[in-house]
Amino acid sequence: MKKSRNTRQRTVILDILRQTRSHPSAETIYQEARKSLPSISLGTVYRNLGFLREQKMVKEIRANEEAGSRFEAALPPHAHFHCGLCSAIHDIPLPDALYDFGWERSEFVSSVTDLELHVIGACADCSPSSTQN
Amino acid sequence: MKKSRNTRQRTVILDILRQTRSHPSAETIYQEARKSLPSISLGTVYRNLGFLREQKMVKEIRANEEAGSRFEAALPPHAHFHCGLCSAIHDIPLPDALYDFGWERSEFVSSVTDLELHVIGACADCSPSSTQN
DNA sequence: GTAATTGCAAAAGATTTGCCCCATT
DNA sequence: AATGGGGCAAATCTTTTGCAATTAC
Repeated sequence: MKKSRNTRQRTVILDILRQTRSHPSAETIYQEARKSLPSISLGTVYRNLGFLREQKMVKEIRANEEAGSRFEAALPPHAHFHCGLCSAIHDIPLPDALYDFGWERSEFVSSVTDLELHVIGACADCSPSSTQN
Repeated sequence: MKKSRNTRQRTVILDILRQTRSHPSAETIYQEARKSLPSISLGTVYRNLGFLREQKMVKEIRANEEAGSRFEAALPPHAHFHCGLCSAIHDIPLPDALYDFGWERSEFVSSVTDLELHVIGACADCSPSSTQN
């Protein structure tokens, strides 16, 4: 394992991700980090997100139809719900059955290491009809 | 519905996607298209991919850990298997159960329009062990 | 003829990288 | 003090866009 240092920048970035469920973009994390470290640079944010991703402490999410990536602190397996209207991403349960589905039955598949499920639709906030009036 | 013309460029691009299962990138489609239309430009490829995506004739796939998008001609619903070693993408079955899972039970989810499942792992070609020596 | 579409090149956006300085260990 | 990491800016990469010329209808 490679040596690493606990810099304030790295700590702040990881804390931001651990304290939110908003799946922020690198730019959003940067803006948030500037509140406590005004001189942090966007490059540092990217470098740390890359590092933390390698350490499996952070996950990168490539949202449907969106330009950049979004990030979240590592959590137990879950799926993502993407609202096509407001672009919000919410964590939702990942059906256990997907793990035992037997993907290896497909001729191309030798082994499976990860599953990513994106459910796209409209979120409650964007569909006011759900709760009457 | 908006007017559109059947240009040779558009036809060639759609044909390329319909004749392959390799989920090519825009750049790859461009290189392939140049074989029959040497003067086609990359911008035209992007513009047509965008148009065909709006018409739901083409789907854009944002692969895990990869820079750009990849594309495929519209087909019945299926999932994608991504080989983490060679970056190949293969079509695999999408469990029917995912449609009836009842996503709307999640408080954030109002309605669902699409599902995207990515299974990540090693493909048969990259794991020679499967078929001995 | 007319308007959609192309080719080209410039622009935009997101992410990465080189370099030199600074701070953690 | 050694060196991993930061800041800054330039570089890359992918995708988009403005515009004049072209072409499908």
